[in-house]
Amino acid sequence: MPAEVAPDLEATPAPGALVARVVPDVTGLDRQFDYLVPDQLRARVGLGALVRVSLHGRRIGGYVVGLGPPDPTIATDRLLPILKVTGFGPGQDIIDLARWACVRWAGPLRAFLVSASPPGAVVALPAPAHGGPVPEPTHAPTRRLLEAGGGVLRYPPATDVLPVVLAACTLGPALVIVPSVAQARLLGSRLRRAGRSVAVLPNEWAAAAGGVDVVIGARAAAWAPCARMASIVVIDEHDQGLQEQRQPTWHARDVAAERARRAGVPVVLVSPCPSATAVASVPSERFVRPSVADERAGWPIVEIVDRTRDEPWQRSLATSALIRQLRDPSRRVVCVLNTTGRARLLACRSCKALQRCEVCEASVVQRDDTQFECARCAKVRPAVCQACGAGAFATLRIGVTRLREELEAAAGRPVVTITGTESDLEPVPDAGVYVGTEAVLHRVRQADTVVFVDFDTELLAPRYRANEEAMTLLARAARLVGGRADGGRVLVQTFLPRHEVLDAALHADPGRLMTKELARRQALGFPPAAALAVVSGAGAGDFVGALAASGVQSAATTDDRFMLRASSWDVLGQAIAANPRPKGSRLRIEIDPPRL
DNA sequence: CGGACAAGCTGA
DNA sequence: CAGCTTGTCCGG
Repeated sequence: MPAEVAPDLEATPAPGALVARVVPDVTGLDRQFDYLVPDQLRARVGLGALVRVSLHGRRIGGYVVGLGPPDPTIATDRLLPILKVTGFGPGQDIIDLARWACVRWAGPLRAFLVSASPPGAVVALPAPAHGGPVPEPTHAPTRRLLEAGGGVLRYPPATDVLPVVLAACTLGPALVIVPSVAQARLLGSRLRRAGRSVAVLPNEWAAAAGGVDVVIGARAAAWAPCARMASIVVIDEHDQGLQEQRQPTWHARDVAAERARRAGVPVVLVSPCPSATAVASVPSERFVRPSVADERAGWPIVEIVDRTRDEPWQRSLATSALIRQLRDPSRRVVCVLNTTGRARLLACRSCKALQRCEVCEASVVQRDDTQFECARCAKVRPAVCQACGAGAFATLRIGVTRLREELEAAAGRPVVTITGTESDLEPVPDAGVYVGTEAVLHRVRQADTVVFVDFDTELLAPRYRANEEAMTLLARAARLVGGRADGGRVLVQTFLPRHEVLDAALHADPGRLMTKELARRQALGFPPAAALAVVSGAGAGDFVGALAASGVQSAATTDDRFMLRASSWDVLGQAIAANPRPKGSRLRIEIDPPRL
């Protein structure tokens, strides 16, 4: 090319050219690429802008995570221009938080940026909108925690959390995280009625970035913009809905805590039964619990049905205590039967094929995670769909169906089945008695009695968090039936009547469980006393072997999975991030997997 | 991820 | 050797 030819402005950057580092919005491509910022787009390409670029010949979306002069190691004539600015995206603070989360949960940056982005293009931010001053007096325990720099607030299940959020509002804009979008909408509209300006995530991302009194949403709200954020409140901190179940398995509580620390604002974790993680994260003076009287009033009466002695016919799930509740027509009764672990009838999640025995065609029973067993002829086969080869199955609740018939006969009134298979949007039919899996506790709004038909599947679940999760179920039931003043009653049928979870619920004091639980976690090396991860997939063995040098213990489990244990999440995350992945490996790394 | 391209297999 | 599958590499 003759030197006299005028350089192509896009291909040969002038001195002072601006280059954007872009994370492509493409799954499975955990890399960043540099692009030229054309002069006419300079004003609109800020950190966090969502842009369109050309990569490998195709037009893709991307996140601007860095801006600066050209990188001298990359030939400038290779740089392509940013093609278009789509709109606003996560700001500098959130990008930095996402970089931290990449190490903490061993995930690609893109996964976190997606959670932090608006659902549609945001081309302009609205002006800040604020309500009038918060009327005093506000919730004293919350104020005390906020002034102490944040902490854990134990709050009885049948108690309204609105005063907690309003108290946080007195400091300035509050970011509020709840376990579900439905709860966010509900609490959001109540806050509006209380005179606060509110942005409910994910839809009102732009308003949140513009500035409101309260930004509220489900777990992804941990990544939401919140202009001039003055505090973070996590409601029902114990709820499993706050952890992402796909990888990376980040937890909104932990993201919120780190975000608050970086922003220098207090975070308040609110729960009727705070998790071991929450309790261990604060010194005792920043753990606030209600008075014994208030806490007792906020829990319903818990009645233990001791199946080892109360019934001569111990096999039946319909105990006389349960039948008494069913036969009282003034009471709305919700019966919970969790069949997790031993499903009676299974269908493939991908192709919906019912899983049958290859020999006699009877339905198969799930024996464990890897094997099916024929209910008729006991023939065993791997837990793989015989129609399409997939390995994930939906449990069709024949157990619940049969229980429904049994209870209906005993109750003398209609009994409605609720399981997790229906859509959440479908209205729940009005009935006096419901029976279902755990989903019934989420779908029925109010009840007089909740019966855990067989609570031992929860108490004996082979997961290190089983106790915590069992307590969570009791708290949810308590919310359904209200406090003891409202006549709320929770019936628990069990062969373990002295179990410490039941003891804590009986005394309306979750602390009785947590003291023992923390000691046990310490002794056994489970979180929060240690950090755990599970690594699987091709190359997992090689990868795990190289980690031993950086203070991470590993142990092979069944199949090709490995369990990692380190002294802290930091040590674990740093070691995984620093350890090169064997080439050709397809690792699946789950940090503190929800079901371990 | 998804396309480009190379190496490997098959059939006439 | 065309036509197809399978695997590996790479993107600014």
